Amino acid sequence: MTRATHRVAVLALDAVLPLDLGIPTQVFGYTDELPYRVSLCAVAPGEVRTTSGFRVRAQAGLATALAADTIVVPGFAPHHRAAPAPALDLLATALHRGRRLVSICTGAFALAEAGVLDGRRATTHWRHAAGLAAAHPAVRVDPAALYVDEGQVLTSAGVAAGIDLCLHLIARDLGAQVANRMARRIVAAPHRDGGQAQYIDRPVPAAATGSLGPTRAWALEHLDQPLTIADLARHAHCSPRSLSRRFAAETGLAPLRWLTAQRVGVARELLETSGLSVDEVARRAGLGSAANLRLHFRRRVGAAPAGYRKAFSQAATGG
DNA sequence: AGATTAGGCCGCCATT
DNA sequence: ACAATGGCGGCCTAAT
Repeated sequence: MTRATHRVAVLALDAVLPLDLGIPTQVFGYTDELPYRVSLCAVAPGEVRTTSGFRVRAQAGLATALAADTIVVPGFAPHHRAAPAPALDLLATALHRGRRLVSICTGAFALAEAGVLDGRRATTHWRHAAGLAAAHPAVRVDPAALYVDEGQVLTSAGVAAGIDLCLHLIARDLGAQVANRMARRIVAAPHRDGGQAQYIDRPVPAAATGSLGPTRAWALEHLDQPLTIADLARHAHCSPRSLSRRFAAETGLAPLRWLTAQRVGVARELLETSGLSVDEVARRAGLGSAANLRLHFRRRVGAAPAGYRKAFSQAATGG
C-alpha cells in the first residue's frame, strides 16, 4: 500500500460475535499512526445485535462498505440467522471491484454464501470447517490453517487467528517491522504463520514467504552451527548489506536477532521435551554455553531455563 | 560483574 | 526519475 489512507470496513452481520467484531476494529484502528480508517458497517446503520445480547452501534451502511479498500466480515451465528441478501450482493460486487475481502471465524460462511470463495482455499473455525465444506463444495476448506491468504480473499480461524490475520495484512500493507511493532503494542505473539495448525503451537516448516524463504529454511537447519551474516548472504547470493536489509523487510528483525529468537525457540523445545543438561541444550540450540542461553532465555521467555523446565513439566503432568 | 573485542546494525551515499 | 543494491564507517550489542 502507498501513503494514502486505506479504508477498512468491518461488516457486522446480525448475531455477530462481539470478540470477532472487536478484533479488526481494534487492531486496524489501534493507533492513528497507522494509515487505516475503520468504519463499522451494517446492512442498515444502527444497532447490531451480538450473540451475547450486547448491542453495538454501526455508524455506516453498505455504501460505505462498498467504498472501502478492505471489507472484514467478523464471525456471526450463520445457523441462527442467515447473512442478509444485500450483504451477500455487496460482497460479490466488492470482489469484482477488486476489493480485499477478509473473514474471521464463521464470517467465512458469508463469504462462501456470496460465492466469493468458490474455487479458492479458505479456512474457518475448526468446529465449523466440515459444515462449511459440506454446504459449499466449491470451496477448498483447509480446516487446519490459522489463516489462508488467497491474495484478494483472506480467511481466518478463531478469534486469535483473526488477530494473526490482521497483523499479516498490516505486514503486507506496511511491512513486517510495522506489523511486529503493532504486535508488541497489542501484546500479541509476533507473526504466527498462516500455515500453522490451529491447535498446535508450533510452526511446521516456516513459510517460505519472501525471497529469503529458502535462506531462512536453510538457517533453521543449521541453527546449531555458528552462522554469520556473511554465511547467510552467501547462501542468498547477495551482499551482507542487502541480506540485512531484506531480512528486516521480510521478518521485521535483523538477522542476528531473528537467529537468536529461533535458537531460544529450539532451546525451549529441548527443555520441554528432553532431559538434556542446560549446557547441552545451549550447545544444540546454537547458543554456545549455558551462560549465554540463560541470558537470552531470560530476556525472551522471562524465566531461567532450569526453572522453566521445572514449571513446564509440572504443568504438563497436571501438577 | 566488568572489560575486552569481534561482529552486527543501520544511516548515508554512490552505483546499478 | 526511480527503486534496489552494495560499500563505508560510526555506533552498539553480544560473547567470552
